[in-house]
Amino acid sequence: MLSTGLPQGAVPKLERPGPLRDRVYEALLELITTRALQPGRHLVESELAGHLGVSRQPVREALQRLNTEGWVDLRPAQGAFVHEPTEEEADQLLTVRTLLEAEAARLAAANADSAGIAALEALCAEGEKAVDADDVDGAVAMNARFHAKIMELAGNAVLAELAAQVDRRVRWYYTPVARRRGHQSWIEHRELIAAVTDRDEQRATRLMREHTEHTRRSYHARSRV
Amino acid sequence: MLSTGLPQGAVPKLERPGPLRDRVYEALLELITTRALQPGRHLVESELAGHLGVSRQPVREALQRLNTEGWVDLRPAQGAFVHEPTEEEADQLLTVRTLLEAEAARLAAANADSAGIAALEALCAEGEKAVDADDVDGAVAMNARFHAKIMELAGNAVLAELAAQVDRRVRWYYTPVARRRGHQSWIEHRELIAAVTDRDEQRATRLMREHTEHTRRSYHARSRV
DNA sequence: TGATTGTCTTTCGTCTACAGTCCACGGCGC
DNA sequence: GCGCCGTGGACTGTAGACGAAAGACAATCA
Repeated sequence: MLSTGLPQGAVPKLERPGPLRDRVYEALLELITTRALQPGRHLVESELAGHLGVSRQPVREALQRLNTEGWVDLRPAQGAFVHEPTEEEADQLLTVRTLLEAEAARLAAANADSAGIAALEALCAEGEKAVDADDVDGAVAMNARFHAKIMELAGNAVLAELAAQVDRRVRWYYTPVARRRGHQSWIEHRELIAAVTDRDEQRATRLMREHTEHTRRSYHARSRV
Repeated sequence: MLSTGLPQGAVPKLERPGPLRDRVYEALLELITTRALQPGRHLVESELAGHLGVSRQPVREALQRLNTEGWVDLRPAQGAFVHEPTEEEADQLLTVRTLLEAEAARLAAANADSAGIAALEALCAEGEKAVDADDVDGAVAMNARFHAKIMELAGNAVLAELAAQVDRRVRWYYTPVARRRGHQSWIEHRELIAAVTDRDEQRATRLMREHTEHTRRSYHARSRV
């Protein structure tokens, strides 16, 4: 038997770095979302390739994916430019985000089981703890995980994928403005959990819609300095 | 002078076909949506390249774009396979489609001007004419243009882009089943136009939701043979 | 006879090279 | 001084080539 001669649990599994293009994609997305690459900047393939230690080809493929997802604009025969967000576009993204999140809340209310609800409450508790500790980064992270969990409970993969993309871009647009709604946001999360527990689809939809609209208003209030 | 040696009117060279990858993308998408390439089929890069008369590179880029949009599955170190739709996924797509279309109807009701409404009525008239003439292809085309016009009147580019992708895939999933709801569909369109004219957002939302739900049911009824 | 292993083919992933295109800069004429 | 044209450089678009991983098949050994 083979298993006798092998250390059973500790097979290190041969970490495969995966396709280069994916790593380049994530690296570039990280650079864009962190504003290391500013909007409007010209991205030169050979430059990025040299900087990342790879050839131009994976860089090209990553850029094209970023293009289809709206992170960069690919002007023909000229190259890639980091997308420049406009007020109008940001507003449209927020509209769509509200829509998708509200539907997710409705589906979550329809489908969630007790385990899922328990998970939501656990995330909520952690989020409140982070807020109490003035851990802004932690609170933001828990907020994202909370919404992701709602999405997961909704059980609609298509919806989840669209929402993930929209969410990421919304966050990018509004990261320059500091955001911390603190306690109020988590109070609304608690109310949402209650609605989900009661399987009240309409109330869950309404609460999530109001919740994201609150966030939208607070974003707008801060972005118009 | 150079011009004397040239055939004066026949300089065909001005038409720029645009990047090759885009043409390959559209060609492949056409082949997939028309079922010339069946779901599950293994797409070999060099084969496609040879068939289309280009190099592998544009084919690769087109395949990756098709991958991010959900038309093909790209298995690492193995290649591209035409995505195989499942019942569950189709249902999720229909849910999202209903959501996006209903929101578009709401926004159209809020924003549409008289010119837009006139355009809708014109499209509706043409659609009814096609139905009366038993022109199924024409009716389907007019239906698509009607919904696209609603989307345009909504004035939300982000929403429109998402809806376009979802719509295309929904149509792909359900093209094997013959679809013709005929007159009833256009009656509902008329009702929707009335709601938009009255600027009644709630009624427009409800009508569009019911409309796409009807379509969904008729799809389901036919697909479960 | 069955499983295992070695090899072999196919295909992808990546790199390098070349041609085409666009932009900027400088010279020239007006 | 101002505008237009030609030229140079830089970058992208495309093609072709090489190395590597995965699957298939046959030969070998228990």
